[in-house]
Amino acid sequence: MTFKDPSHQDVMTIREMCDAYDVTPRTLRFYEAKELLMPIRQGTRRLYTRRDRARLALILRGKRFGFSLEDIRQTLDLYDRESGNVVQLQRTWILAQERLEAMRAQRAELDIAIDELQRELEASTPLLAAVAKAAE
Amino acid sequence: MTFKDPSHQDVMTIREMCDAYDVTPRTLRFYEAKELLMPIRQGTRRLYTRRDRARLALILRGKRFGFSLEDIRQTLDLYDRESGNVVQLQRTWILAQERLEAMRAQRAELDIAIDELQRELEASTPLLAAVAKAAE
DNA sequence: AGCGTGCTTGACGTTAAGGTAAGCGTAACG
DNA sequence: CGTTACGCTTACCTTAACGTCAAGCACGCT
Repeated sequence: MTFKDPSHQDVMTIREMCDAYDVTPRTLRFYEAKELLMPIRQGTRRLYTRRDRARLALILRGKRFGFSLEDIRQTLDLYDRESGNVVQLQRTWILAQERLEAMRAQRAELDIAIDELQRELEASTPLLAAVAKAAE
Repeated sequence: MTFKDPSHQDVMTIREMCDAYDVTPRTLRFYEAKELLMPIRQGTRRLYTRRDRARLALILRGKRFGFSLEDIRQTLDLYDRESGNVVQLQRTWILAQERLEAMRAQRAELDIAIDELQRELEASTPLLAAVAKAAE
């Protein structure tokens, strides 16, 4: 029968992860040291599960928005169920709430900046064209 | 006559700048070293003009979006007229164009992330409430 | 003349997020 | 059985963006 190779049951090696997410091994080990990922070990080797992959995706996205790894680590737990005690869970919830607000604010400001830069570009386009023609 | 004090003609000291924009002197000097600002000198002291203030505002906003100072420096010139030769101007224009694209992409992703986090928060709210009640 | 206050330069420290290199283990390949 | 490939750890290096601290001008006041 050609079922899934059971030795490969839904986990990935570090190389596969790197190729899939375009990061280096160093980065994955670093995230692990910072307790953002906790791959299982088979002997000494790391094996990344579905959960690790989900977390990595969230981490990378968080980074793209300029959040620090520490910031990210603290919100990450919200995406896992059953994490810790009630107080900790509430704290996480509040943090996430704040993060959401921050993102909304960022989005608003981004809108303005986009608008402004666009106007600036449009305004300078004819000038640029004129100068380019004059230089010919 | 109580016109504007001519000795203060629209320029600010470093302290005033710091208070107005909530940055440290070190930061302003650092930006100057990196050629993002060029305040005029009155003896050894720095005096910041209208133009410097406009640039600083742009710098700070750029930073909030996660752009590096070097990135920012390169686009900044677009907001000034009469900057350099044609080739340089074209290069700046292209850079700005790319930056605009980057910002649009960032906004799109940000929208998704906001949505996702919001859903996650909404989904976990009842759970949190239940747990909190059970712990009482 | 002395003093305090603000500003200056310069040098060194710090933090985040990795890069890079050295040395070892092991597993598969030919 | 040697070597090639991949993985592991440890340790040091790097860059950006400032912080911090020292030492020295330049005033305005008394």
